[in-house]
Amino acid sequence: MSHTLGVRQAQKQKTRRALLDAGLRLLEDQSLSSLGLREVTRVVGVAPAAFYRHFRDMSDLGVALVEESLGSLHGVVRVILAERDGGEQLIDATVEAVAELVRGYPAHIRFIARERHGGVRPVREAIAAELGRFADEVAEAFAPQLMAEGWSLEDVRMLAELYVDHMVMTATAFLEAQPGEPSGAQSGEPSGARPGDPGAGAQSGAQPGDQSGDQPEAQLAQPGEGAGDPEAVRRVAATARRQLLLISLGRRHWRTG
Amino acid sequence: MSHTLGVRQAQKQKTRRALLDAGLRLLEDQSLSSLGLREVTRVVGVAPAAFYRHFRDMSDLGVALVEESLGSLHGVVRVILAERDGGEQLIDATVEAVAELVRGYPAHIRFIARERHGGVRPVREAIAAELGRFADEVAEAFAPQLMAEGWSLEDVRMLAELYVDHMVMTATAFLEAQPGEPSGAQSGEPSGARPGDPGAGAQSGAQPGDQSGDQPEAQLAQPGEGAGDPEAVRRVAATARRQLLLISLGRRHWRTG
DNA sequence: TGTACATCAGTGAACGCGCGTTCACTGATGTAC
DNA sequence: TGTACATCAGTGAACGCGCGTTCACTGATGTAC
Repeated sequence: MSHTLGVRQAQKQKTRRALLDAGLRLLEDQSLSSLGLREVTRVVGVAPAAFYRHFRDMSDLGVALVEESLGSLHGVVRVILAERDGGEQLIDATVEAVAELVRGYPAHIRFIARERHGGVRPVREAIAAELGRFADEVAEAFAPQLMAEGWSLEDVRMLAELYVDHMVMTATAFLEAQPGEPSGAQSGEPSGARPGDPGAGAQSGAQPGDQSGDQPEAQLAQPGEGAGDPEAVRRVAATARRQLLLISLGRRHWRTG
Repeated sequence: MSHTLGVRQAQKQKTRRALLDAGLRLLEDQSLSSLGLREVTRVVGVAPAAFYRHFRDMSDLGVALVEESLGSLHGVVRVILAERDGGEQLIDATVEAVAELVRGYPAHIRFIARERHGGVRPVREAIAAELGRFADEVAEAFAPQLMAEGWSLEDVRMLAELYVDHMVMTATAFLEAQPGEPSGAQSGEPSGARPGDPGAGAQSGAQPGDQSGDQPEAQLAQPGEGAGDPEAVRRVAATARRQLLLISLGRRHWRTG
């Protein structure tokens, strides 16, 4: 079953990864519609024509980056939502998960924020589709409890969208709190890591137990390491928490109050 | 005092306007970082070099568009907030104002949504500054009542930011509900209209009195006119209203329970 | 009002440059026998 | 295991093209007298 890829296939995948990583890196300072094919291949160190062995054009690469950035978030959502009720614990876990995601994969998150309303339609549509599926999952998780309380399906969906939009807002606020380049651009290790790699984004920092990952993991209060202005980061987290608290207050009084 | 501009100055202003309008139009389908100087001057019908008489580069033009798109929103906010209490009337007025803004100036709103996290730093910063000032105004309007109820200044600001972010979200949702080109690109009249022109965006449709504008105005339930999918627009409005209702429920129970 | 000179918005030609795409190719990897 | 052929990821040269920027210029507008 688990046969190794042929040498040829493996080499091809490696080049593809290198193209995606180079693209993602270059997209930290510009948007997709101004990113050049030659720019990407130059960083990777292959001939421009090699690009076409992997992607039809830059927007094709962009769509692949969307899937990579958001496609693996679904499991993460389930983990966060399933194991908690709707109280402050959920809020803390959510904000912490977003913070960790931004800390671990700033380039991916920046890419999504930038291209969500960017100039490349297929990428915009791919992001909208992923976020829509994301909202579906949140709605599905909330539905049992809320509908028992008399909520309509429409209202559940409305609340789910509010949560998702708020999470995206919070993520971009975190991004702005920790500026672009930490210190020396990007070096070797992290360029291969991607959202959905085991353990990333699902932990909530101070939680006991379930430290199941087998690779080193960014810790919460780790200063230096390009964390931007740590005070600003804390302020963003505090604001996000209180906003979620206010929303969940509204939620509790929606039909009853 | 009100001396007419010299013929030369007037002509220069006209070209500048044409450059801004052409830029805005071209930015409906692409982002600023991929918009070319020659592209803009070609649409206007002047030599490429003429561009430099008005802007240092494209990001300079972008910053001018930001000011034009958002700089005049402040008065609008004051009008909406000042004359209503915090109830459903305010919510309806807010959603209607956003809808009207998007209907009247889709290109401006799209530009802001696209470049808010776009690849051109000066433009990003200009947008952030304007939205920050916007949040200041909202906070200022809310402060008296809320602080009398025991809110901290920080919490007032937190709520103001939530409202502003939600308005931006709502605006982009409206945009997505009414697709790009209405019918025949843009024709003569509307290209000169800009947010903040008298009467635009401040009225709330069914409100009596205060019809103070002196030029024709986009009406609420005016079908056709490139309104995209009217059903989708209504759905966006309904969702936005219920989300604001939920937020204002949370607001009412913030300190009291 | 008329004249002489200054200003400056817009011109048009020129420049060097990097772009996306094409193409026949090379040579390592894969496969059939 | 060895041989002959097929596949195909990556090469490197070439192409035509539109880009941003520069420059000396033109001619209408503005100003001083």
